[in-house]
Amino acid sequence: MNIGEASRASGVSTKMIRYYEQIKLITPAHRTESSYRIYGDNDVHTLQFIRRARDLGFSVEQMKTLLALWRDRSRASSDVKKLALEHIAELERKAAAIAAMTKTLKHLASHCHGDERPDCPIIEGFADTLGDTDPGIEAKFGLTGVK
Amino acid sequence: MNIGEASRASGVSTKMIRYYEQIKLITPAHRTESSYRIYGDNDVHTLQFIRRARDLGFSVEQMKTLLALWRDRSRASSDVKKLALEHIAELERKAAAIAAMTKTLKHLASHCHGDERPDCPIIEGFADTLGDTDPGIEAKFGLTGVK
DNA sequence: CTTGACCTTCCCATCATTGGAAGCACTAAC
DNA sequence: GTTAGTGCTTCCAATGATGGGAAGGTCAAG
Repeated sequence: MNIGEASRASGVSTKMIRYYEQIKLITPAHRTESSYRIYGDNDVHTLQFIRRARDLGFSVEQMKTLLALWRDRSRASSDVKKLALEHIAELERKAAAIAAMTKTLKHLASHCHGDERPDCPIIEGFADTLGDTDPGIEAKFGLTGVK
Repeated sequence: MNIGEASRASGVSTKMIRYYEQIKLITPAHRTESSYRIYGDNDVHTLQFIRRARDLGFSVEQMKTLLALWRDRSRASSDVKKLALEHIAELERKAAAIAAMTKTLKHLASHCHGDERPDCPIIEGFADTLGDTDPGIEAKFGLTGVK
């Protein structure tokens, strides 16, 4: 199976498969004589594992750990659970940051007529002290962009 | 006021102030004879505006629009509200994606003993079909990393 | 033997932000 | 007046995960 087929089978783009190989998340694929990467069912299985972990928001670093735990048949389930719980906590932290932003914005928006008149509490809220020059939401949550 | 003071007064790092100038989010600061940037109260006010918008998760592009709207005294409040509501929708989309991840992970974690034994439903959930090879959470929500 | 789809590597862009290096400017103390 | 320390300048690079694209080699079908 070449990289395109492996991509389709796993749901990981060819770009990312090569990238994951480069950063050593996965072992270098075997090659044909003409340097084409070849993948077997095991490789696809690993890629699927990666895709699922990625879809759950794990970082590449975390995925490295997860893959190691996956392959280590003698690992303690508590090791995996610990990582998962930490990640859940991280996700909840982000959710709280987003909720705080949403709440503030909704509050501002609810006071805005939204008509042709120029006065707008939203933009005034940005311009005037909206909580003063305190650490700010992003500092409280360690987030700034929450992409 | 030099850039360091403006930074302290606004809560925007000096690095970012220079960056915002470079990408034309703000107008180039006046300079002293020795090329030091000088800022006045108006500039600090603008920087505070930027910081608040940023803390609410607006992108630089959106902030450009917001700043233009802020300065345009004849804008319609509906223009501002529209932008705010779009951003709220975006935030809620991200929140939903995070909630979906959290839910799945919590479900998996709840079935994991978390002891010294190796069997772990979490990692098995990653390895085995956890919803099959469908578009996946990130595709459903247009997210992959949700930083 | 050509065509088109695929593969290879390499470099660049994204977004917002931080870090650092090299060099110049200012301030305070001696 | 020199020196130490801090702060400013510009420039370049890295982050993390991903996509885009160019230039060139390979493969299968017609």
